Amino acid sequence: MDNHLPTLEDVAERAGVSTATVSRSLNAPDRVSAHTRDKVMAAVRELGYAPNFGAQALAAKRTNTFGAIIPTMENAIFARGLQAFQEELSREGITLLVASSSYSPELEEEQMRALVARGADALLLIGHDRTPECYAFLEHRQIPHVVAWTYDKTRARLSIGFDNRKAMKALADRVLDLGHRTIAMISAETAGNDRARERVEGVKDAIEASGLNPAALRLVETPYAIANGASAFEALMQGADRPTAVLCGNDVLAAGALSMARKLGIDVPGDVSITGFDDIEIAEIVTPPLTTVHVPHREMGRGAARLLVALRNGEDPGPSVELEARLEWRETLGVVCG
Amino acid sequence: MDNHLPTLEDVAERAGVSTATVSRSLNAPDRVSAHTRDKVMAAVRELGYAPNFGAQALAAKRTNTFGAIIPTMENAIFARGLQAFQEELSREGITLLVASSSYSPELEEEQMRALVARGADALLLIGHDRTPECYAFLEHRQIPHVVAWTYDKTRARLSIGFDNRKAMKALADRVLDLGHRTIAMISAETAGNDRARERVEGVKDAIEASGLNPAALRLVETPYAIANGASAFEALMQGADRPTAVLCGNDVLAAGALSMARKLGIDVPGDVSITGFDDIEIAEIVTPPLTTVHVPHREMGRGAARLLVALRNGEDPGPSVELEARLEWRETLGVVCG
DNA sequence: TTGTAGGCGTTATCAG
DNA sequence: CTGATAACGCCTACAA
Repeated sequence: MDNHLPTLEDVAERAGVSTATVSRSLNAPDRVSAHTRDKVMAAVRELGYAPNFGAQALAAKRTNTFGAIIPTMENAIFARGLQAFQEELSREGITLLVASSSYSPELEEEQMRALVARGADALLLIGHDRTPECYAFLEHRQIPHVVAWTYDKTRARLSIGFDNRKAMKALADRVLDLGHRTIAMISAETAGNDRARERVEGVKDAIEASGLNPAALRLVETPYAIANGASAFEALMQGADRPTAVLCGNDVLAAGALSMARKLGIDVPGDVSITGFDDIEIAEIVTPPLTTVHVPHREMGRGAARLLVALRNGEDPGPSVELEARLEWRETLGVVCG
Repeated sequence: MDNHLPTLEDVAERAGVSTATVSRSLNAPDRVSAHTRDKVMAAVRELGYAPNFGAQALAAKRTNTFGAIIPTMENAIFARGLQAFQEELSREGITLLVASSSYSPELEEEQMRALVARGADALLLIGHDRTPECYAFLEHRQIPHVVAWTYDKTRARLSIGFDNRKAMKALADRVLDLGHRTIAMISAETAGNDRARERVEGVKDAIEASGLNPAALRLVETPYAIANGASAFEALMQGADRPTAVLCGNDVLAAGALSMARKLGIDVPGDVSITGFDDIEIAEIVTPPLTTVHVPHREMGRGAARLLVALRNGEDPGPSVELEARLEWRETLGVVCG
């Protein structure tokens, strides 16, 4: 059996009109008389017609597909924001393609090319750090794009997010207020990750503002994983001069630290305070619930979608938008012990 | 500036050959002389040429793109499997498009159409339950597809996964062995979700096998979310005849139950045992660590990719494959109290 | 081994 | 409001 899928022409023939009219009925219904439109739609339904994407893309030079490149799909940091992004896009009839760069700059470029080759009209990017090649590619192909998960007024590129440094400083201020003086930080790797870097700077800002020496901050960098948070915490607790507070660059590392504390019989926040960042789901269900920085995931996703749609449509998206991240006070942060 | 992207023709001109030769150099290098190929490749590089996806798809009737429709991106159940799926595909030069149906049958059909319209050559589907329209569409368009996350020998459709019912029965057997007699279950909604349903049946199987009445199982169904697991657990603990064991259909619900137990001052597993299913990351970091069923996520993803590639290539993928899910013994399951 | 030319299914321009 | 018709960029017989 010759499985010939119905084409525009088949529909046109069946409806007794031209292919142009069918196309218009589908894409610009108001430019066609109601009567004709009904005839066409009926034919479409009877034939089970669906447009051929390749042909459509070829002719229209537009795919109605956006791409997003996120550092990882393996945990939930980007999930909620992405969900909101996608919901907003689907409202516009746009399909979302997602690719993961696994926190690798080289891979990011590759994924970028893949998405664009697949016809992505616009891209959602996470953070400002990426290779010059990536930016050159975006420039060269004139790909509309927006940077999310960070807001940095010093950068010209269109972005939507929050000020990671400021948010982390606010948290650290609070920690210092509580009397903590020996502070450690477990951060995601800062190379190629401006968000992680900004958070570290935020902690240093707070330390400095309180009159202490920021160089005294004990900092350990480790890749993004629960197990790594655990071993980093263990290492930190090894030394003689134990910190009374361990600030983590994100909730995943904090969850690892917390589980290690439990394993070591260290009471949180009795013996040591632990904080996270992001406020993803695990922050709530961990024991005790994690004090962290709440990030406006959904708002960010939705806003990014709107900016990108405007860009793609050649409209003025307006300036970058700064969202607020706020302290989510739960139970792992307490006054300094002893 | 007229941003004209280089086309095959531009490359051909530059290399001093025909477009056909350029195309061949790219897609079938061995059908071209080494000398010519080098010339062409040089031109490709100099011009920064990249094929136009739409045109390619239109002409070749193949996109080298597979699609996956998962019920949700909001939590990690499918993340690990999908990651493995995608890694295997990229080894074959295939790009993965992911769409989420939000556990809605209607949306699934829509996403299916979108992915196929976008040129997906083949689809990864989760579970057997879906509307007749979905299956009709797959049949009609002859879309290669494979069902994952479940194995059911009674179904003809190609699938890869584990026997949800058997796995859950094994867990429940263990619970009964431990002396539990008043058992409750918190399940994801079973309508349109064969995996959830099978898990419930598995528990009933075990109860029946132990000589008790499966109708006595106290069952509460609720959508997939931590908060729902918590409130379901609270409701269950309300009544007079408290269960001594609460089996949850997945780790997310179990995590919710666990956190509620803590809030209510109910000791786990001292007062009541709680179990999960899936063995996602949170199962390990929750307090106490969750006894659950370990699912072979990566193996499933990789296997699904291989089946699908074979199908798409017109090769014989062989029969459906059954993987093993095994009990992951941790701390939330104990002998019956009192 | 290489080139020629027709066709893939839509959109968009321009008359009517 | 509708209908021809020319792109769109690439692939692939078929011929040379």
